[in-house]
Amino acid sequence: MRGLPLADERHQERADAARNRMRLLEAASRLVAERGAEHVTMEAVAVAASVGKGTVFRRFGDRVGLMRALLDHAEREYQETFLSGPPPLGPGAPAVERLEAFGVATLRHLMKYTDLYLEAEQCSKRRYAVPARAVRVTHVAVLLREAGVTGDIELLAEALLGYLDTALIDYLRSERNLSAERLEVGWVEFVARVTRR
Amino acid sequence: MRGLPLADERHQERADAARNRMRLLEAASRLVAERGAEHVTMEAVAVAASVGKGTVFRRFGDRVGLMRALLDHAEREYQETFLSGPPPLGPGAPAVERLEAFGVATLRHLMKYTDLYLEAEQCSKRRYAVPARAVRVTHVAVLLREAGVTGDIELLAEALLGYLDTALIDYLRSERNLSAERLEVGWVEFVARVTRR
DNA sequence: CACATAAGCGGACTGCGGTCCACTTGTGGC
DNA sequence: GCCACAAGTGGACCGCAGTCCGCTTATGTG
Repeated sequence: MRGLPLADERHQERADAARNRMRLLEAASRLVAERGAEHVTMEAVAVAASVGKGTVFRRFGDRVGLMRALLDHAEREYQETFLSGPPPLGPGAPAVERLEAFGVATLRHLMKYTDLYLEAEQCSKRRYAVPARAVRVTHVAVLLREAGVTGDIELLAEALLGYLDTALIDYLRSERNLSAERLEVGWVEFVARVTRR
Repeated sequence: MRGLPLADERHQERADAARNRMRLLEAASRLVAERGAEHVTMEAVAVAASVGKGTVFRRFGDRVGLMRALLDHAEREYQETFLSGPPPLGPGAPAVERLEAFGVATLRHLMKYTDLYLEAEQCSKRRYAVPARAVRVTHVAVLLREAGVTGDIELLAEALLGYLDTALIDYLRSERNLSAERLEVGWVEFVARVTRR
């Protein structure tokens, strides 16, 4: 059980290691762009980056870790929009409006990176116990409280986030042919129902 | 793209095939009982049933199919309780009460077969496009309508079902240490909020 | 600059899910 | 009972995720 060397652990990472991380991320993102995330094998990434297969796993732990790393940048930007960006997404607007905007923004964000998210959420167990999700749950919980909602806020936040699941959204869109608009309106309605006092 | 020979397709299944299906299901359920679903390999099942590996796949399509087949009996019983069983779960009680009972029953059902469901829902894509889920969504939608809820019922039903996701429940219980009672109360509260007019 | 050593590397290897296909066998028609 | 043939079988085989471990190299210390 050794710690995975993460990019932001500042206690130094050897220069060659850092270089390989960059090469791998570049190679991976290129391959994902040209064949789609699900058709990219770990070995292909290794080869494209002129690096041994073991190195890929050493740097990113596993396939899911690599996909997450690819999403990292976009995820950060997205998080900033609702944590510290301008209203109505960021602080400043009334809680319910922020909640509405949050869902819509999340839907768009997920739809933009669907295949990467699907790959990054592969394994049932690890879909939930993940920082990105924790951030969203907390955010929703805070807004619910701010909106004066009473009861088991923590659980209610989890329930709301159920609507914003990548695989669900993808299924509703591609299997059931629901439009993005309908999903967005659905979220706003949903929030209205839940926050209604 | 050929049709998978399902147990209930009455247009005959050869005697030996039926026998092998039984042997496989027995072997699989024994192995799952003794080592847990996640430690059962397809090959082990084949060996335990004294059958070739190819036969396992021919009968059940893939690992997910086998797990679903194992769940089939329990799933049917569970479905019957809310489709045609006695109130408040079955028909006869007011819609909102049935909805509350449905969630509680579902939580208990999922908690009872957690590891099997986790295996059976492995792949993101196929978690949603599945008969069992469709039945639940429809049921919830019908009850919502009956309860006089207006708006995009279909979508609202999907949103409610997000709460009843095996992996979510498992995460909340084992990772966040929420008690079964709290989850059940949470459902009832959630339903109350959503159906409140 | 030389050295010690921890960090990194890479590719052979393992295990598993899933496919393939040449061979066997049950079945319904005669 | 026999025959034709669709249905079924099984195990060799494939591709990929992930591990292992002996070798290499960057680094900071004297």
